[in-house]
Amino acid sequence: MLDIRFVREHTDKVIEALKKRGYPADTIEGLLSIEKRRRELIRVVEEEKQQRNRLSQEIGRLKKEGRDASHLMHQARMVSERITKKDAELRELEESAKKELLLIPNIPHESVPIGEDERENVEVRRWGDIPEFTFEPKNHWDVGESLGILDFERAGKIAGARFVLYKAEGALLERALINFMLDLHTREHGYTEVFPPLLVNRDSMTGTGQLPKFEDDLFKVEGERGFLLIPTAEVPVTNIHRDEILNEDDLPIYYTAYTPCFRREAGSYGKDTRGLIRQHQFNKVELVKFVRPEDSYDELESLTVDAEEVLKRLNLPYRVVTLCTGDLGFASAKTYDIEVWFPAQGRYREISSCSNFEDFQARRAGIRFKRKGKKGTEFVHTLNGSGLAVGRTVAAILENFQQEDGSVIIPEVLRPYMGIDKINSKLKAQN
RNA sequence: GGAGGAGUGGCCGAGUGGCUUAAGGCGGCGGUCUCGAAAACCGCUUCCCGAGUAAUCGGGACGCAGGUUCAAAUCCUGCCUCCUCCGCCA
Repeated sequence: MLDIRFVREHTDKVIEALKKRGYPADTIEGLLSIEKRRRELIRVVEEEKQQRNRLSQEIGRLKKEGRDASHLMHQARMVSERITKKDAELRELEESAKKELLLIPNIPHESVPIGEDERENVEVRRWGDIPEFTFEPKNHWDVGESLGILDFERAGKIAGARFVLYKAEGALLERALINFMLDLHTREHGYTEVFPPLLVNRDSMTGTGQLPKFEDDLFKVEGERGFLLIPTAEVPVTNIHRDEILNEDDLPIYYTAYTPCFRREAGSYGKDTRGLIRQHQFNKVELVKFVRPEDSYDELESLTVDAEEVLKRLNLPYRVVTLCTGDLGFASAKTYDIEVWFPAQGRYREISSCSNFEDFQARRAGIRFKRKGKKGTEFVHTLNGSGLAVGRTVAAILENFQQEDGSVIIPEVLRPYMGIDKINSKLKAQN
């Protein structure tokens, strides 16, 4: 959420920034006219409240002295009635201003390249050697199915399309990756592990920006409580500190969380219909930071490096791209995508998305901090990134480390977690 | 699911309609004292909104949402959360 004061004081800047995202500017004008009426009404209603307070005080004094106050009481009732009416009007204005404000995306950072869509994202670096194959590399789902470690057919029977059943070494690989990632981030990168609720309320979804705009992307649980399944651990973990005032000394706060994630994937029919890339349920290890505003861009760099380190240790080739203004997520001011190499597709594909939201989420969620020796509060900056999406990491391992005989070599760092160095058909699970 | 009890500033805690401008304490910050520290003493210390360059002024917030009243932390209704006991349960 943008600061309404910033919007009215720097209107041109806001409109220009949003234009870069392809966001229509006319809603800003509507918002500002509501805001203008809101402030006028506040002035009027507060004057009347002051009058009511004075009258009430006077009534109290007269009554204590045992004198008649009915004349003043009548007068006060009239004022109160006016206040009730205007307060309701004011509440309506505030609600519609908030409603508009919640739908306006964040302003891109000045370093973000201007562009329309993902074709104009800018590559910033590459790491690792793209593997050369003496045979035609197979898709990860073919590798997985013939090893008997991924079963899409039965998952379809159990749940439906876009689900997978991991079996034997497949399930083991998934679990090993989760543990490896969490261990790396907690032991070497200084993150605190948390395991949050997977169902959240609407306030939490609004705090991080999924609501009200992206309701269609979310799974809902039937019932009067209105729970929503998390599409990412970003939601529950960022909301850990919702409506809190932190001390400057508490910052920065780093959390890492493994959670399953649930996404409707509405509107992506026909995209990645096979394989692990786009599932309704997938595992992810997430990194979340709460930092001081002046540190947030350095923190974005180190967050991205922390996520990249997972791929380096797994020896998976990747590149990092800066998302252009047109491809930037709703809440983000700047995002780096990390893309891992998929040999069968012959291209890099997203495996992590690392974003600085500046104070956009903090303002929605009321996450503030107090500076030492200073009055008042400021919003923290929040960041998060995948470190990494686990299913896609499995897919990348299966594709990059597949052998001609159909087996898959396990990256060395995972061997202590798995107790094997290779998945091959001899170990193939029972069918 | 049933029966009770409770939610007040960073924390503890007083407050049953107007002497509350939310007491008092703890913690924190600054000062006096001291070689330095502790102790003691003095002062400052919730947040949000509006107006103002500012000092400041005004309004609002006592779990949340309504209501009664000239006036609500206080009374009424609904909801949420936590605690205790009973029942059920991985």
